Amino acid sequence: MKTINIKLPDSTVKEVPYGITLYEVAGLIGKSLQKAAVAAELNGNLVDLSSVVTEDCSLAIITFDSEKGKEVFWHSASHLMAQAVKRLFPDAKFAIGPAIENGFYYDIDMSKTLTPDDLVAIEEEMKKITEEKLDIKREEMSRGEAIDFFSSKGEVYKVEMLNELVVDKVSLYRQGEFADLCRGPHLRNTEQIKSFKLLSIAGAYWRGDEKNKMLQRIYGIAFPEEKELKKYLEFLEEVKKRDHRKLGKELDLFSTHDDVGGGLIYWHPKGARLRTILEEWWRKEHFKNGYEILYTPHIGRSILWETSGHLGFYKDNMYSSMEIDGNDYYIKPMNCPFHIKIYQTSLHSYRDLPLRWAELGTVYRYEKSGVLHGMLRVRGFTQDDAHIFCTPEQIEDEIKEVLRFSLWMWKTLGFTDIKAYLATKPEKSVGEPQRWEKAQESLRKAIEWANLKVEVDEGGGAFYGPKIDLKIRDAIGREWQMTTIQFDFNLPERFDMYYIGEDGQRHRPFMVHRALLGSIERFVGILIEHYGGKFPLWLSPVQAILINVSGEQESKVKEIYAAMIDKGLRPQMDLRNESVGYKIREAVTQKVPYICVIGKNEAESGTVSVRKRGENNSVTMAIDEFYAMIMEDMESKR
RNA sequence: GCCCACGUAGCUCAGUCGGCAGAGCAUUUGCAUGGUAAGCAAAAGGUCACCAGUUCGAUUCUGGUCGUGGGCUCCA
Repeated sequence: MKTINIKLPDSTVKEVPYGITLYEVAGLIGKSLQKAAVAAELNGNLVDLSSVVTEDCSLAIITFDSEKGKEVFWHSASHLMAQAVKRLFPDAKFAIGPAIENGFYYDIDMSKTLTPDDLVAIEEEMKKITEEKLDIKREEMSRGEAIDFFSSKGEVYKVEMLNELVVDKVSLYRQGEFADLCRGPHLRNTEQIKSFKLLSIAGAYWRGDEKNKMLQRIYGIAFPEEKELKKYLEFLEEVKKRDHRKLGKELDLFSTHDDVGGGLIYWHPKGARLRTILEEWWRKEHFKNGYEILYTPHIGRSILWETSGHLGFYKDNMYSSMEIDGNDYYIKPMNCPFHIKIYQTSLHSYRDLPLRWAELGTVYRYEKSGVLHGMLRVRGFTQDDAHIFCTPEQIEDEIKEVLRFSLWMWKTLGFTDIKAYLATKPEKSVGEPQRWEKAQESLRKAIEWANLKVEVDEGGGAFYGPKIDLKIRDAIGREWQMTTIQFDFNLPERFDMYYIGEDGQRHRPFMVHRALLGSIERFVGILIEHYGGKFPLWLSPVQAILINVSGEQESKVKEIYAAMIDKGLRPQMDLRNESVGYKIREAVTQKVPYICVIGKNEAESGTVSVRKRGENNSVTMAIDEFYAMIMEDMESKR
């Protein structure tokens, strides 16, 4: 019998009979692997397990545990959902149904508008289909045949996609009575999808274009095992619990007032305290790291925005003008033109550079009402902006320095999992190619130097310059784009900026925009979710609540309070005529780091009974010992 | 802006298949002076988002407006 050799990922070679399926090969490697297999990578190509091997090859069995495995699994789950929808609503027409980062969706065009109850019915039908154990089979046909096939079924979206494909041959996957156009690969059988849940219904435009028809999108999630689904649903609960809008209200940090304008943040005393702590720290560190700090106006005349080009390419995001003495003024969507005006108040020598000018600049940008979201998506926000003006010789060090500063800042704030995204020159761009080259080189080198994980988006930069974005991962694994370091070849040209070089000639400076936290509003929103409202002591608006047991200790509590204020700490007293239990409970729900109870015993012995956040017991210690402990937490930024 | 859902006391939410509007917490007052997650009681608190329409009667049904939430697009 003819045999062939298969090379496995661990470099071992397996000899197998000619023409067996990859599913059978998986079985030869191990029974549990066979069971967990969702697809295979054959000579580097992702294929179905039903594929047969007819020549020597390298092979990796893909399971749900890998990114690729999840994609295949969720994609098959979306087909499963589509089949169930088609059974329940025969007039449903399908658009696209891909796997996404967390699960899958399918965009569907149908006469009935779906309700949450329908999702339950669809889930039940999906369950039935998995119990029917339908084989999922790949079929190939010519593009013309496929067009005829889907036309006959009234699948207009599939036909539209087929008409745009440039290939001759397409594949389609069939399970029972259902067939869908798909590149694949897919699971072998519907029974492999053991547990799933349909999560939400949303509107989505066909091809994401608001000129097109709005389709109904169903989002779902699926797993090979029930317990994984349970874990995921618990994760969603955790996300809900940490929602900064919910915590913002519970901890009395901020509010928004749609009656007087959505997307605008009102900082309550505790939120404002947190913001003040952050900003004071931010300023101190900027001075320490070679920056100067600027303040610039909130509005500027139209001529400024014409020169900067914002009235050309950014007008849609700017609010309409206001007339002052017959001139049009615009509220600023960015700080950069103002910083440039300051640059131009004097002639700069190469000896003056680099200039690092930072500003906590509040800007206003128009955002469509539907996208506003708590503090994360607003219409008025404060950028922790800075502009660096430097010579070509300096940019490499400058970029490294910005990156180092940023990474240090994230670490201090409690974020350590960081990834870089480099976006390079797009086809349409301004600025000389050599300058782009030099800028991109400096960005690449800085990333390499910082030893960061990086993803490169070739051609993904803005027309005016390349950039690095940093994405940070929060405590529950979500990624947020925060720091951005962006070159600008446009504004120095438009404003005709220059410095005098060593040669006595005029030279164009390099200009870099950078925001480390992004915006204060958005960052605080993320900080709330990252810590779930349990801020480390140095950021906590209230660090300790002082509780008296009875009226007799009132003066003692006031004395401790005054001493802590004097040390620059942030205590709060609770002298209300309530039970100790009651006051403790409230302090716990407020997530205050330390709860101090002062009763008769403590008052007499000069101690406090300290209960640390997250602990159910309390420790009695000398007052000075407590001060020392809290000062140390403050110092070490824990 | 568009699709779907939602909008009831300061907060969290019941409820009314069309007939005087409900709870818990918070607030105020009284009693209780209390030792580590809610002491007892009373009072007060609402044009049921807004504007029309249908109806003897609308918080409830219909239409519209505004807002919120989940998405689509864009981004800090």
